[in-house]
Amino acid sequence: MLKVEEDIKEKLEKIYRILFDRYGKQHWWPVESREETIIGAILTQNTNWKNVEKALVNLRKNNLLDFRRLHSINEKELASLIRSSGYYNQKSKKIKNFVEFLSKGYGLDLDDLFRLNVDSLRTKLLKINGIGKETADSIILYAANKPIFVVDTYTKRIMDRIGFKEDSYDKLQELFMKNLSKDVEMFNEYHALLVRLGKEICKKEPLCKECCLNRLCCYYSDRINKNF
DNA sequence: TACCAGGTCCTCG
DNA sequence: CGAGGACATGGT
Repeated sequence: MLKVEEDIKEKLEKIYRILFDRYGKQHWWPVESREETIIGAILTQNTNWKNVEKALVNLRKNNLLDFRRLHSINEKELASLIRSSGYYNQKSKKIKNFVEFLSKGYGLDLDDLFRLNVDSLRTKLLKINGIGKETADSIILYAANKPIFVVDTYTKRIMDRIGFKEDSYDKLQELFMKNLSKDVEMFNEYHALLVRLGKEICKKEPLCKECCLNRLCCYYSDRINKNF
């Protein structure tokens, strides 16, 4: 392997190690079922998880964390139950789209769908209107338990600042997938740790002095050099 | 009050 | 393609 690639691999592993040592296990995606994970993945699009939880409570109360039941409820009624998660009309439609897809191709059976390999599963999910790359990847990693690296705005911002400036979702994802072992648990934890860091430290206005990654971050070095 | 949060789709150039 | 707008609530 080329030396440069070796460096990338080491750096990505180092970042993970430092984050894990600093924050520990994150207990990411605190839900009970694959159904809930999938619905949560849609509901959390550009939305605070707290708002999503309220919606999930509503759905659970109505036994609607179940695709068979979701299939029979009407879109308007579903929208009213997930109101707290924002964009509720769109999200209601998106959930129905997923359920419709699952019904048509797989008789509402997740096991059937998840038998596909990662690539074909991703391709199929992306054809559903309302399921974009991050949502598809979240479903694959957190519901299907298959190894894929989830990229989100935190991931982009953090990696951008550290010095891995990839210009697209797929390239950034490739960076992780090519250089790390395809380990579901680790991908899960890595993503969760990046989100933790993004929320608490690497915000729009970053708190670089408190950041456990600042010694290996380009953005931080630049600021130091400018005598910030 | 204004801004932000675990995106995606559509439209236009 | 890529930028820009629409979608919407709840918390600070």
